[in-house]
Amino acid sequence: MPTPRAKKLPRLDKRAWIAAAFAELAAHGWDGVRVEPIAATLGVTKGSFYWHFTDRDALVGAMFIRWAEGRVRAIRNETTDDDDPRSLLYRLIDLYARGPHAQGLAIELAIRGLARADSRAADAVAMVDGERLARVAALFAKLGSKESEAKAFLFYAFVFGQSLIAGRRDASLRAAASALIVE
Amino acid sequence: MPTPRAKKLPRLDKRAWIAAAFAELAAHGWDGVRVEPIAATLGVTKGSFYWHFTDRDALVGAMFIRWAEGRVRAIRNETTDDDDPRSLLYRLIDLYARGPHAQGLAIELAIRGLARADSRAADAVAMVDGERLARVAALFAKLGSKESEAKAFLFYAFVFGQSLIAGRRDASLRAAASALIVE
DNA sequence: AAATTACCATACGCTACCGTATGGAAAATT
DNA sequence: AATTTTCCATACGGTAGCGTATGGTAATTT
Repeated sequence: MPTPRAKKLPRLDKRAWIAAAFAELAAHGWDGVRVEPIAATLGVTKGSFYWHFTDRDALVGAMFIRWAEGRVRAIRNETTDDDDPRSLLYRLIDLYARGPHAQGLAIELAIRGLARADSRAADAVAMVDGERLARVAALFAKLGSKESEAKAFLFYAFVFGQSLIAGRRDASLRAAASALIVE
Repeated sequence: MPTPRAKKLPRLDKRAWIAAAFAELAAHGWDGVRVEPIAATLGVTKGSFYWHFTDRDALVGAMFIRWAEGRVRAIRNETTDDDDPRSLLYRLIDLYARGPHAQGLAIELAIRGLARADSRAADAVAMVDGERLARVAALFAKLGSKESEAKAFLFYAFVFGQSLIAGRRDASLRAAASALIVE
């Protein structure tokens, strides 16, 4: 029996491991991010993991860093197009309310759930929150809003809170509430 | 060696187990709610647990039910005093932003984190959300607000979203954002 | 007081996962 | 081509927690 793996033996790197870990995190929470099961889905064994990482905790720490970097980058991309600020705000709300982002939202909530206990997670969310609040505040300021920072805080808190409650079937409620913020 | 336990041997019931499980849930998330460690903190062994519950999953299910009941009861208590609706709304915001409720909030977020995967958790949060939205909407209606339901949705989403972001040091931001909702 | 019942300790087997140790194949380097 | 480096398989020991089985003691009932 020569190769027990798939024929193309992929030769993984840290990125692949982190990506697979995020998929498990989104699907089953932190309980799901275990090295041996992830190795199985990647078609390798733990031998691979412990070459790229010192231990499981190192993987978790790398996930925090990668998540923060990716989020900051995404926010900058989503807010740099010089569109109408108002429509951009509505678009941002829709972005986090819709289905496609469900996986990213689960990851976000999972990381924030650890922020109390893990200082590395707390640092990551602080970095992301700072960037998001600054960007959204700038949008409100461009709209001529006087209390742009408070509005950004309200906007941002609503976006995440809305994702927690109800079964995303309340599209009309969400739309009405959004208008209360933006207008 | 006669009694390996504390001298008063408490004779537990399901309630005690569920309470201890909630304490662990608040402190270490679902990873913390394990039967053997909880038994240790209660000063008993697993033998006690498997007499009161069939298995670990039964404990989790009981936690969902107890949480939903307790939350609905609390909401009714917090909204039945016929005070000024406006000050009551502010008080509700403060209630969930302050330190004392930090433990309850961790529990709330942990349960909502499972709502996607576990239908029992989903039922529990649906029940709580329904009660909360109805009560808060009634308050806004009493204030003469036209879109009381949308305002309740906004209010409720903000309360939870605000607990997720930032390090609760932004009291002024929170106050300003609250005024944007209530006024 | 005797007999039930309620509650728990102890001991056990089992599984899942962690981390290590070592050797070997594939890639890259020289 | 030979060597070094990179990456992974295999095999192992160890721990934590689940669930069961069984017996024992306190509490309750009769």
